[in-house]
Amino acid sequence: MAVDDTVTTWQPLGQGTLTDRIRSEILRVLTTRGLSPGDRLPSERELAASLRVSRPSVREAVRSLQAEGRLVVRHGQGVFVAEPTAQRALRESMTRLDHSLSELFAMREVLEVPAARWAAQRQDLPKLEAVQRAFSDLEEALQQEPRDYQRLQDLDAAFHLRIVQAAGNRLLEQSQGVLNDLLQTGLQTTLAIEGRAERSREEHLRILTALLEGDAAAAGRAAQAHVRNVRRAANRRIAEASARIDNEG
Amino acid sequence: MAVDDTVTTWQPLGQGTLTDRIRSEILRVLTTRGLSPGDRLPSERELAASLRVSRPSVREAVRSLQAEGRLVVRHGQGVFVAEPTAQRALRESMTRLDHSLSELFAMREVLEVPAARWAAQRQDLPKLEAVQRAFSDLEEALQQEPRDYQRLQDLDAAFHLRIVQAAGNRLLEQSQGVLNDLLQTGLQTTLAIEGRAERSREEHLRILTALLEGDAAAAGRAAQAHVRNVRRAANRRIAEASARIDNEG
DNA sequence: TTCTGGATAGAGGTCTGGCCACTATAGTGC
DNA sequence: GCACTATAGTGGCCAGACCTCTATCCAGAA
Repeated sequence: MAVDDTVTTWQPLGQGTLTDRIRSEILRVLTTRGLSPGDRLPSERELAASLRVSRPSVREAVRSLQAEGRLVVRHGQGVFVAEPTAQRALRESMTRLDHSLSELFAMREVLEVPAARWAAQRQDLPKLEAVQRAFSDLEEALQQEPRDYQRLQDLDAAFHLRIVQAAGNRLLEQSQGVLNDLLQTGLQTTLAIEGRAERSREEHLRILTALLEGDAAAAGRAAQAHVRNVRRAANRRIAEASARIDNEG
Repeated sequence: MAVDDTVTTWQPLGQGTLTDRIRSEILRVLTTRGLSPGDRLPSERELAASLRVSRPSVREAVRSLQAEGRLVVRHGQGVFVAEPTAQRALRESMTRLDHSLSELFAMREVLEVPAARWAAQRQDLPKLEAVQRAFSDLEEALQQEPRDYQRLQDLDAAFHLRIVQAAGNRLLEQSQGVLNDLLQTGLQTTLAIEGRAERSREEHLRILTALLEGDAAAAGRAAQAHVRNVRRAANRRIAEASARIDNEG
């Protein structure tokens, strides 16, 4: 017999189902030929003919891209490249639909309060120094004008992540990581609210101090207070936004 | 001309394309019948027949739900309810590393104590009845001889899962689900330990009573005590096992 | 000229019915 | 007891047909 003729040896065509390959081919053309939002794609029949596949397969691929907000299909007209804003709105509505804000913040409290307590107890000095560095970075970024709120949000998340890392429970750390992602994608930063950044700094400092002093109870209390304040700020921001919409409408 | 015949005036029929209507029908069934991740849907042919539509239309609807991450399609097996993205991310990051027992149980305490408190506060009666049913199932299985410890472990996990479901935080529920799986795969049940099953039953009863009475503090305390007792039992079991190995080796 | 209405071309929407490929499982044979 | 082999049920893919919708053009009416 011949040598090992496993799949890995030669796989000329892309892998996966045909529909998936059509998907990526459409995406490739989209990026390669630099089609912009609003541009029309070839008709389903043309696509099927030029890709040498059946129309149902093309339709399934288009459907899935439509569900992701990358394409828009208009009956009687054709298939078009979607507006990126529509794509973003779709993603946000999906993530926000899945987890309401109150659930996210409740979860944050569940994770961060014990994390602070344990971090204070363990006194893992290298990890605590990392927390301190994260605090310094945040403070430094806070004093720069104009403020880069995207960067501030990242640094804020990093500060809290350092704390769970100092808590020494990898499960807790992973959970916090996922939660951070959800919060970042589904929520604008609250640090842009007037005066919030300064108060947030004080609350962070209080947590940090308790950690360094090894006062577990105080660390837990400070973390809890911080989460609740951020939640309040987020709620206020949302209330203001909806009020603005009411006025403008 | 007639009066203002805008689109908003009358639109009696179900709106949207057929595929879109199939989509929402599938989603409706998903939520209404409370299907959980991993559950199988009827086959494409069955769905098409019962909805009185063609299979291609069903396939397109399924494709789009798949693209949104709500369904998973497996060739030769069927269509299944997907895990929420957050849960999937958690599982992927958590199953990578092996975790020490203490981490697992610490995490369990972090999740289950607030879950019990919230469940007692919310008083979501249907969900609390589900907790009670889970308790009854567990009790019933406990009285059968010989004991089926695999089944007991499943029912035990189900009991705790019902509690987080009654707590009304989906993120908490998803985290607990992942944690349950980790515990089940990585740890033999402690219920086989002499007398442990009976004591576990008492602890469960104490949690259940507090839930039904709406006593959040007591529910939290009972949950905490239970987790700590299970942890102790697990540690003892491991100590005995290693001692036996020492003797035999 | 301006407007209306019908005809038309080409797009997506849907269906029928068939065949192939994959997966699990119940038997079958060793 | 174990490996192997049907087999049934699943999704994957196809061809070809017909329907509905949209935009456009153009002839005829106002």
